[in-house]
Amino acid sequence: MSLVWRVAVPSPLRRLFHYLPPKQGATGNPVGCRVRVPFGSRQQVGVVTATGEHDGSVPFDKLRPVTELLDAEPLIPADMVALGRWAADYYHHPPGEVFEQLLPAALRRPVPASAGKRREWQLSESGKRQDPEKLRRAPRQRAMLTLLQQAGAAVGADELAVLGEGWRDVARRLEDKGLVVRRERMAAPPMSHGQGTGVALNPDQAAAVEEITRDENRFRCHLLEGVTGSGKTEVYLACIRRALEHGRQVLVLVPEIALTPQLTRRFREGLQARVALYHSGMGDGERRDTWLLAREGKLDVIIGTRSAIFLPLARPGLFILDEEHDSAYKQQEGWRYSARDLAVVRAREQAVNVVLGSATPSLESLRNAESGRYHRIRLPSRAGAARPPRLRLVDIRGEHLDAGLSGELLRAMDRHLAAGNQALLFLNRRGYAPVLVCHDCGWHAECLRCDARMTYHRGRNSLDCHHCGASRGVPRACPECAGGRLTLPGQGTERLEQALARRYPDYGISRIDRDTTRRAGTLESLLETARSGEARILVGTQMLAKGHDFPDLTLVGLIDADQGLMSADFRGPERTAQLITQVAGRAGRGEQVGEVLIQTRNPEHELLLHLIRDGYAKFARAALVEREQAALPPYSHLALLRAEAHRRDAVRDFLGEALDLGRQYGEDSGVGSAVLLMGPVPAPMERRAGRLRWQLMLQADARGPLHRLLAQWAPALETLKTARRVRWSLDVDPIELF
DNA sequence: AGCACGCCGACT
DNA sequence: GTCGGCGTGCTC
Repeated sequence: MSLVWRVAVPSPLRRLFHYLPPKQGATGNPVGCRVRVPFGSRQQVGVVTATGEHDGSVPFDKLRPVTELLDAEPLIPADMVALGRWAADYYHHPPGEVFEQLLPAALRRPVPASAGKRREWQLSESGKRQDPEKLRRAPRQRAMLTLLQQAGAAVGADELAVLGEGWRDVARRLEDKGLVVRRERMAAPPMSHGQGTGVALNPDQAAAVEEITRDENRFRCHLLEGVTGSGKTEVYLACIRRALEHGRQVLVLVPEIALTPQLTRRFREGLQARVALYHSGMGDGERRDTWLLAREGKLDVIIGTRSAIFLPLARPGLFILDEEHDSAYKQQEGWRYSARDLAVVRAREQAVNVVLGSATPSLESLRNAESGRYHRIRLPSRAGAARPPRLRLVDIRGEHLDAGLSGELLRAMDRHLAAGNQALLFLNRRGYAPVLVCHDCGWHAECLRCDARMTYHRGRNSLDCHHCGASRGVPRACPECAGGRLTLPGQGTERLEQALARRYPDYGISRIDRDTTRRAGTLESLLETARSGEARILVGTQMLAKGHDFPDLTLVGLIDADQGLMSADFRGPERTAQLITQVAGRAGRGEQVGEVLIQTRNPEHELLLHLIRDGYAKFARAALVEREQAALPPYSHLALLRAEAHRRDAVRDFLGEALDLGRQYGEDSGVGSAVLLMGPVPAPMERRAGRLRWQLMLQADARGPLHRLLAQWAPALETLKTARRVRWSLDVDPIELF
């Protein structure tokens, strides 16, 4: 009877590896500890997930002893080990890779788990008095100064990282000017500040808080459905304060930290607690320290992105997921987990409440609310005096457009701008024009490595592929027919901005998209120009759709609603409805009623009519009926096997064998008819970055048969020879069909 | 994924 | 005669 440790070793293999305890004998329970183990010809750092008797599943003489126990105490607490094991099982993903994700990168190496020294930055006396407008020529320095003045205390690298790459250089400039001083502290909880009490809640908000906090020691999932401006954040804050009063920690997940600087600020200002951030823009050291502090219970509130769902908590009390419908919660490479689904599983495991908040909940969550699995809470009206915006379709069929702008939209802009308000124009396509076309022969500029057209960018004067990042110069003449008449039909935000600048030379314009915000911290400063009223016209992509408040914004124009109406993906309508509703929600936050104009060539389109007449909730109900009739999620369950390679036959050979295997397992286990295998088919864009991508879809009415099949199938795929010639991955509950 | 082992072409 | 190409097998 020999004791073995079952270790998750980083490798693409879907199994645990068994080791004998280390020679120097270990005392205590090693589960959750990191170990150094021999793995083939090298040493790897793994995590002990269980201990047990040697069960003969591997011959005894193959077992080797653990080289070194790296942690005297379990680094990953038992509840998180349980979550990791569950997740590896559910996603049919290699446990070694899953447990790697449970650790911050700095602790994946054989180093002691201890925190380092941290730098922080604060204003000097002159910095506190400095008017940020003095730095208007240096927008990044101005943004940092503004951030520090609003923080009113020393700020760590985790928060300054929000300003984007290169923020350290900006800090150095401010130090040189004597406005900022840098100092060092031992990694310790950040200072508490802010007010512990919030504003008075309206009855809906108060009822929501009451519901959510009624039973603090029991798992319940609350779907908080609140229209834009209904005051979800106040509800979050009130619930967090309750949890803090009971000495509990709160984890808040947001889709993207950089897009929600306002939310972070409101949490800081509204709580008397040790608040920290956790996101991918932070350095490895910061992440490690925050991870360790959360684990030791030395932080009270952590606001983080997707990966923050893996933060261990000493005394978990509440999980909050803002904008739960956002696809950023789904990891789109490697281990394709859903942070939202894991949050719910984790909350159940740890017997705490979880709140999923959104103005436009996902159909999955709405279905769970209807079936009673989730508890639905509505905030039906906007807080304070604000009233919902008026939505209207603008039929642009046969109309002459100036850079995509209809006469009606332009007249509305004139009106709103003359009244001293702001206008937002939404176009989900960056660049100047989406394609370069030869007027004579019809040739168009295509990416050499993708099945896609290249976008013309005027600022860079280049043709760029938005799928692989390739960039090249603009030809003088058509490469096909040598004709010189190359045209640029269609519009992107760059052209839209240019057209608006011509028409409205006296108003400031801010364009907000990935191109204008690529350079560090410019999002913050661009948003600042919008909030301060310096910019009266805002142009942008979906970056503008997320939770930013502009009090003087009364007009929203959607330049091309048709873009979203023709998607191959069954989730297309849902995503479009969410996007339109979110963008529309930007209009009319203060006393003023907002106006939303939606340009379309399909004014009879059912989705649009639904949204205009009845709003998102009714749209969602109708969409659920359609999903049920078509047996699509959430009324069925999907898994996707993706494969890509440079050679098409490699991909098809692999997926062909995979299909045979899948059929065989389906029949063997008697679930053949319960799980439908479809494909292989090429991805909607077959070639991307020089790789050919195909997929095989699995659909089942119930999770049970699907997962039984996957449990046999996934390990078998690993052993296929054809698998070596492709890159493949399994996506359980896919949301993007490539 | 790495890494080692193994069997066939162009080099000192 | 060897260095090295990547096919194949293995990792407790």
